[in-house]
Amino acid sequence: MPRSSVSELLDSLNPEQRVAAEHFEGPSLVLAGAGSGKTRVLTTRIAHLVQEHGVPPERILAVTFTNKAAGEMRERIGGLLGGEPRGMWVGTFHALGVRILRRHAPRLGWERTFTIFDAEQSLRQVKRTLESLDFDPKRFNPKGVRSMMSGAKNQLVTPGQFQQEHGEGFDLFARAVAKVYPAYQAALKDQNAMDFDDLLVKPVELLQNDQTVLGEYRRRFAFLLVDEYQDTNHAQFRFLQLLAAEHGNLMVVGDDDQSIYGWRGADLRNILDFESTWPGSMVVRLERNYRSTAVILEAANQVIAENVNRKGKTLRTDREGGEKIGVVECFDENDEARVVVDEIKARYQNGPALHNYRDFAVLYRTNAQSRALEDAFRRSGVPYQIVGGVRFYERREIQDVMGYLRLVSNPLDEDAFLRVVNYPRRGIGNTTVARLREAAAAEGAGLLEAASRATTLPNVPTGGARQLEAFAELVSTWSARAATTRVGPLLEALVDELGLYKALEDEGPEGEDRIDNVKELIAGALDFNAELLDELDPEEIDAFSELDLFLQRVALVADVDRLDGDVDSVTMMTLHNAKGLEFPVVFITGLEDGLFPLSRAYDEPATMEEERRLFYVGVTRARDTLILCHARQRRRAGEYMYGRLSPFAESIPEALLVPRVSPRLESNHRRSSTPHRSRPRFEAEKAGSGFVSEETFDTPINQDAPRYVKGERVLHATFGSGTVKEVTGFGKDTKVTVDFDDVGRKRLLVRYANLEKDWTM
DNA sequence: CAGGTCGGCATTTTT
DNA sequence: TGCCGACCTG
Repeated sequence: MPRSSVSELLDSLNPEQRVAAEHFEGPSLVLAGAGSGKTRVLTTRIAHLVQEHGVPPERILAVTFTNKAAGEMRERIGGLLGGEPRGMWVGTFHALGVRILRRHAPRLGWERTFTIFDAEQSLRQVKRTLESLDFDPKRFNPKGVRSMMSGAKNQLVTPGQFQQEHGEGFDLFARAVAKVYPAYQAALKDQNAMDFDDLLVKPVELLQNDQTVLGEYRRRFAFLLVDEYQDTNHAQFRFLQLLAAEHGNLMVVGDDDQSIYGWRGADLRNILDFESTWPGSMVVRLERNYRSTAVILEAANQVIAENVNRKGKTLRTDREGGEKIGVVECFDENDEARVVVDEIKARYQNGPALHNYRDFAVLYRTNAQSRALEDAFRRSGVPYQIVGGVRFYERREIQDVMGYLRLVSNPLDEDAFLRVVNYPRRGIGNTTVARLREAAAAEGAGLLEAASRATTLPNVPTGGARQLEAFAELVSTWSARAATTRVGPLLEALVDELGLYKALEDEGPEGEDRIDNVKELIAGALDFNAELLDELDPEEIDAFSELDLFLQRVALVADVDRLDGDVDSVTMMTLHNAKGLEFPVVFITGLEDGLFPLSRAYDEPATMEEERRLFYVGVTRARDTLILCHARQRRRAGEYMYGRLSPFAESIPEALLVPRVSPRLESNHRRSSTPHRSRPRFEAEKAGSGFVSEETFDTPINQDAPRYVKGERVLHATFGSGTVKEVTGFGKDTKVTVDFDDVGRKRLLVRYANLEKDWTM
């Protein structure tokens, strides 16, 4: 029976898909356009390898972009084969990295139970390291330091190499990072911790330096498959190269037009150069789209055709025609939100046979845009879920509870120690902690260990010292319990003993929500079933406490992983999070020049192309209906921004569009076209030109207003003509650096400078 | 030591 | 606008 389902599936594939799915040995590149059925190809190929070629599942390694995708792939293959593909490794690069490291960490100098620092924890570590090296965090922005280190890691640049390259250079910031990077790594190691980047870098280091381990994995994984290959970075490239070098059985699936993670180190060259890296590659192009209407596809093709740096392909579909793409001009972000909600309500009422709420997605460029939308949805009663934004696991109360779990699991985790040592309040203040840190540092001891004998340490205040010892005692008691207790009950009892609910209650009204969140976390822990971690081999599970496994799982879940497809609700998320998903009806909001594309993208053609790919990803999420919204004014960071329609929308042929204005603007329009009756003054000012029409669609609000982008020519009343060199700040604090032709470089506050666009060249 | 207030600053996107 | 960190006060 399963056998026939694989061959049935093969029969249902189109010729190109079939070639890819039946591919056996050797490197292959599948260029899979949006909606071209690449997941089917991947799962079918794996099932085919197992069934037709007798490849044991444990000889296969498949890499997906999200945990959710990994789970789905596992399930689908299981369905095809009529049973769990036992022993097959499927997961994200990060999850696979952890899995390797959990076995071999000691070879790199870590313990197997190492802690994973998330972005925030690693940022705090950067701050502590900056502090310990006496760097001024104002001059050396911790986030900047962190991102430069991260960039280096993605390129597999070690602290030593970085130091060599930048330690004496002219770039003072890089010089600082050259000092911080090694110290940061040392601090992580002292705490038996790794950050996200280490989960990619360390496995590569291991494979590169340890021939035995390398040989073991090379023998084990005879077939490698990688999804979303366009978003891999250099470290990931190297990881694959190491594993596949001997047999070359590497199939990568991707779409250069959907590469949207350049800022995270993703290197488009990985996919563009695949054929030269792996000579003799088989290349298959999947250009038939099974998702969208011809209207949507035509729009998508036109949009992406403006990019230069691409392999080039054109999607085709059998679905002719289709609903035209709506372009709705709105007054502001609240008006936009209302338009979206009303549109969904109206379409839902034509259903539910036609539409469920889960058929709708609302996409945006930045998380901040979800606020106005969320307000409107909440008021309207239309069910929704938001992916991303303030992440569940990043909430303060969750971090606090997790801090305890992390410390209980790994007594060396200083970040966790510092977080919870005085939470809930137990009279251990800043001075006490500072003294403890000094004493511990002097002896090279860990904080928790030092705390356990705090009364014997010099300079630690007596009262605080006693509290510290009690705290250390508490943690060690729970560590002992963790070895034998399941996470759920453990966490429940811990929260109870700490009296956290009481502490949260005392915080006032917000405490209620926080209590609910903690309860949700506990529910998740009670639900957590280590046996269900089908990706783990049984012996691996035995080596760790359930708490360890729980923490690992939590560290690696993405926001999309939490997306609940069973609930009938509208989904809101950033365009980045929408990758790989599809919906019958898609709204893309905030389509204003400066917001999408972000104004900074104008500085770099490559960035602008990535921004355009992001729009392309958004457009191709839609099956039947696509609606684009833009607002004349929008509050951003407390300031009003005015934007004209995004050039991205303008690159869609007009024949495919239906321009509309929101009901609110519509009524203004009617009023303002009545003679002798002017519109309210504030609106005339804010809208700039005071010009309203159905055709505002391709008319900028004010053509004379300069756009502050690098290279723009501007005119100043006294300084004359000049060229914009740099733009900093935003809103009313926007500053520009202008090289004036006659008087040289000036830094001006846009608010006062009264610059005009210089039309003369 | 804890809690409050004030000023400065930042919003791109995430495993 | 909203968060974080520095500083001040009880």
